[in-house]
Amino acid sequence: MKISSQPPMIPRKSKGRQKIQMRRMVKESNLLVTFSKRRSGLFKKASELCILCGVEIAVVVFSPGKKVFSFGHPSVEMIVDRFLTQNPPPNSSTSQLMEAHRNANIHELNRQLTCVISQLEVEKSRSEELTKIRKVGQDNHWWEAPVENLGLQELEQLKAAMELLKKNIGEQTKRHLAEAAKPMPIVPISAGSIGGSGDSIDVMKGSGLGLSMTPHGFVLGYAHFSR
Amino acid sequence: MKISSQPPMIPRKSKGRQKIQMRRMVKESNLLVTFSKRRSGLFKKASELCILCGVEIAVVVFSPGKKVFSFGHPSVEMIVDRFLTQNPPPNSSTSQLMEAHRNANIHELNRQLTCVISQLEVEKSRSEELTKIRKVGQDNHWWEAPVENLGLQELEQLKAAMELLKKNIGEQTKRHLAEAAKPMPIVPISAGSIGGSGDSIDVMKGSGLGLSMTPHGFVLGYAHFSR
DNA sequence: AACCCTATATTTAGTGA
DNA sequence: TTCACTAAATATAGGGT
Repeated sequence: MKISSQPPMIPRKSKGRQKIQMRRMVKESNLLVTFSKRRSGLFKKASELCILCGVEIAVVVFSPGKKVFSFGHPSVEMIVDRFLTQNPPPNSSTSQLMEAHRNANIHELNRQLTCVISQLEVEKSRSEELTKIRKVGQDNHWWEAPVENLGLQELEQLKAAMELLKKNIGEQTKRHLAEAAKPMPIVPISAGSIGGSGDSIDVMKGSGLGLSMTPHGFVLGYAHFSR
Repeated sequence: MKISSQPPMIPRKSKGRQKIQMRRMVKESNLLVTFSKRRSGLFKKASELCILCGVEIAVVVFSPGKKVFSFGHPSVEMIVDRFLTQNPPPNSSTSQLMEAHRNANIHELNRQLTCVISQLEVEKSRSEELTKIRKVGQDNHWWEAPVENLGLQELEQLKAAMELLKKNIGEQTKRHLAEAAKPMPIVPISAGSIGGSGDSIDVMKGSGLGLSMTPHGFVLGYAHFSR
């Protein structure tokens, strides 16, 4: 009867939820599992927001395997249609050139912002390491991290720079307004309204709110999927 | 981490988070606040899913006030395009627009994405360059030059975003001042959406991935993925 | 992959400023 | 409408099945 040296087979409970770095997961197997779990969680959150606040939401996710998963109330198509209607889809025979130009600008802006955020993201990583070493704060926001590392003086400088930039942009804006006053045709595209699509599956949840899921056999029950 | 030097004798007791029925909230004030919080939470979850699993996601939400809020990586339009493409296109007029839109944009977006990814790589391997970004007052500003190329709408959005950032930095500065005498300056602040007249910009907190704004759905995706 | 389990990590309802 | 705080409610990482 050995009772002493054998670790009881059950005392080793799980370590519970572990904190993870906010970067792309390395282990593919973990990634897949996490994707599944979090996708479910995301959809659940979306549906709760729908129900609690009576608003309309669409979520579209492409899995690592390139499959689409979507959630939409009343339907993804409907939300998307409305979204596109409100944001003039950049296509019109009349304003194609203008739109192209605008697109280029948008992309340029997007590129810049993305660039900056990437930089800040890196900053955050570095900050995290320092932070870890010094056993201080956690829970930084991307822009907060670097700011935390700035000295007071630098902060003042940055702030001043921001004001200058703001002013510059304000002037630019006026200039653009002046130009726009000229023959700049902004053509709002009105997309024909799409009726509901016929191939979504409607799942009724307790409250009677219809949650429609897209093809591919994914069904949202309040937290349950089946294929 | 607590920084306030509040005397420990405050009897304040919050009942903490209460369980709520999963049905439309009755009190309009609560509903609004909950909508804000949960929308942020939803976007954050979406961005985390993006980062952790390197997948593409689009979320579109219509607020109780019918305003649109969106999150997308690489962009809502892109995801939506793809979604509509591989799903039974319900309406031809819309899909025509979509296709034209796609053709016009994919190339650009692709270029943008590639650019962003390579820049990210550069940033990663040359973190010392980040120092330059900090010393805003010294070098040329990355933003000044390209501002000339921005369109009106983009300028206004950028301006709004900058103002928000400026405000946040201003607060940080104040806090630094206030905390100057204290040992630990970790202050979790959050960027909220500036609502009010017409526009709202929502800088995601936490993971720092998505930038989403209304009403024209300008979306900033984060470029960190490989497959 | 989908569940079960457990111990944590996060989120958020309610409240007051 | 935003901000901070607290405590309870949830979501989930990691490990099994």
